[in-house]
Amino acid sequence: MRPTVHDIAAEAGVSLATVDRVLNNRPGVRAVTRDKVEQAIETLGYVRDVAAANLAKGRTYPLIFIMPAGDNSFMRGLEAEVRAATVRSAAERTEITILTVPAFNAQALAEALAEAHRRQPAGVAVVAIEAPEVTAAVKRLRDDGIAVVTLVSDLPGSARDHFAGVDNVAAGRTAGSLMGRFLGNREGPVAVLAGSMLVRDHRDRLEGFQAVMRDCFGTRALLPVVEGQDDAALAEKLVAALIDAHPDLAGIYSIGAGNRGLVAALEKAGKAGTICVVAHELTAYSRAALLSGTIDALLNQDAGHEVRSAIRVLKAKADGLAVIAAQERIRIDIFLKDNLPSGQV
Amino acid sequence: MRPTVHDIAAEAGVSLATVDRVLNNRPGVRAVTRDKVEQAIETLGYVRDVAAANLAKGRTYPLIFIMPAGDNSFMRGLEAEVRAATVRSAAERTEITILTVPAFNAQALAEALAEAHRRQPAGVAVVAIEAPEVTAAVKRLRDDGIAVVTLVSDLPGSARDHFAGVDNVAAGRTAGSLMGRFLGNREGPVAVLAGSMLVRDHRDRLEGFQAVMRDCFGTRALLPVVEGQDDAALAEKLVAALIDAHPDLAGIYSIGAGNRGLVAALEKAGKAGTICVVAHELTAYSRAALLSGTIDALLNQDAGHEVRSAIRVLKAKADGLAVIAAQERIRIDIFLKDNLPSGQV
DNA sequence: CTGTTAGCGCCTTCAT
DNA sequence: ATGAAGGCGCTAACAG
Repeated sequence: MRPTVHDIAAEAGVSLATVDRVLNNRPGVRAVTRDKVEQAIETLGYVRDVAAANLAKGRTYPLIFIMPAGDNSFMRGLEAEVRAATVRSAAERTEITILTVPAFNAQALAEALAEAHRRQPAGVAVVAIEAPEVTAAVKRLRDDGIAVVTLVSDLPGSARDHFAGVDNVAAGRTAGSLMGRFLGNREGPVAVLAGSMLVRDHRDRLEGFQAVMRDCFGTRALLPVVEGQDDAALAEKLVAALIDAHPDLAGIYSIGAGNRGLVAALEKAGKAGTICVVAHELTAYSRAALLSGTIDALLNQDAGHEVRSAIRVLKAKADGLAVIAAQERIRIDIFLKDNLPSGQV
Repeated sequence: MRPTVHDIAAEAGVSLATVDRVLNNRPGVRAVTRDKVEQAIETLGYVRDVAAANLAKGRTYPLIFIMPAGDNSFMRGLEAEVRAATVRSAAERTEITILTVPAFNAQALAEALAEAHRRQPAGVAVVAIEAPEVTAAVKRLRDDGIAVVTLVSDLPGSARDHFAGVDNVAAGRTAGSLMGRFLGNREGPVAVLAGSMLVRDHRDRLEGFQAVMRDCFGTRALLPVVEGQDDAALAEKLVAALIDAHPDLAGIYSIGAGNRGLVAALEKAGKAGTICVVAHELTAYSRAALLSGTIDALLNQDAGHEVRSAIRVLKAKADGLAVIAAQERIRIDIFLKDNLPSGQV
């Protein structure tokens, strides 16, 4: 039988309350007494039963998730994962609220953060936009003791506690590697379609992609980046224009969302399967395009993992606990049509 | 505040004990009373607090893991993950024992399963070998109400409750896709180095690989499979012979372990970076080879995920609960040198 | 500074 | 067939 607080109390010759004070390093214990208790903990090899502790505490964690609105499939999937987490709220002692804001609008995001602040949650998860007013709003939350985690897109240099998302520079590098190797010695330039340079994840991916193309496939021409605002209609127009302007276009790297438009443009131009396409995020559309051969490779971040990690970290930070970084790392999944998980999505 | 057993008891006008009987559908409750309680559960929207239930029950789960001995890095990493899980035993109410058996030895494995049976655990996780005596031993465990999960390598057609591992046919297909595309129109045959055709995972990978090479890259010659018994020294000898016999060898697909030997042979022959290599499992050796360019792509199964999933499933099955298949799916990770997680391993 | 006492939500004898 | 009472391991008032 593993030792309990009672055993420690007996071993150390003190009361339960004192043991509890030491365990939760609360004040009001003489150093000598503390030592005795810690000694007992050590010799008995005590480890606290977290479930029992939570039961006794009855603590809950009000959490707020802020994410962009719009028809971006990835973001809607992310929201679905947050909703799935609210279902588990009972077991996890969380109370999750979702706030949606217009995409790529720093002002609106800052206001949502202020609104979240008013509600006094234990923590806030936010899909960030890099802008001074957002950074400032995050700082105010942290100054008030509210934990903040950035989700999917980071806000480096801010006061946020943690970033729950992938290494987007590595993602861009991987995209570059696949593009370069898949193209081999085939002729023609490569285009890049991003969502917006306002968000850090897109900027990071671009940086990684350009670095690999430059360092490893230096002879390949890279066209200037075009920004589709993660909007399918705009993306379609832009890609159609690219195909038109560059009949020998060999590849397209799609950094953000709007893959529906990208695919439509390729198909209408009769270039599906001819131009090598590397894109991001597994959605119903991108899955179909991968299977049909219009998209050659898909880099994905698992929204479910990100949401669950964000919740774990927010709870830990709210309790002032450290997190094990390695355990919270989100991986970049690479999907070819051959290793696509059969599941839904 | 969510409702508790007390609320149900009050609402139904019965005692706590009766509510408990209904909740755990134990006998000794009149149908009318049962109905009243179920009605109350329904109207109050009660969901039981599993943590509290476990605390009260004090139930633990004795589990046995059976895995191959030897210097196979992947298997040692797997064992390390099991050991890591034993550390979490306290919180998870598990008591894990590890049994190691000689690799690729069906007789020894069957005996280990019998030994596990004698110890009467709640569940057994086993890295399987496909053989009648193993299938029979698994059946005896199941017939005795002990949950069985195959780990890494499956035993299809047996009575096992679940397989905690990747879709190895898909893994083989992915390897084929990458090999074919990376080689492009470069000349030369492709060799396959397996561990043993006795284990299902190797057979499945081979099947997937051959299918894609045949269907999508039909002009590429495939050499007959050689078996290295997951042994580095033997693998080195075999690969050296292959290189010798086929000066124009374009690619090698390494299905199993022994990558150390593979890499050594390539380096000694001065073929490192020239022959396209796709291999499995991220270990200290394969990581180094990927970074140096000797290995071009690495398919990986996350041993930690597999072990944790196996434990979750064993506990659930031991309690007679269903598992959510989608949640327990283990993914195939693809690593290029650009998306290698920076961590240890 | 330290100890006593009463729960958290659930399960389990033991009576009735 | 049903109920009362005590306890799982921990925390949180409230006393002293």
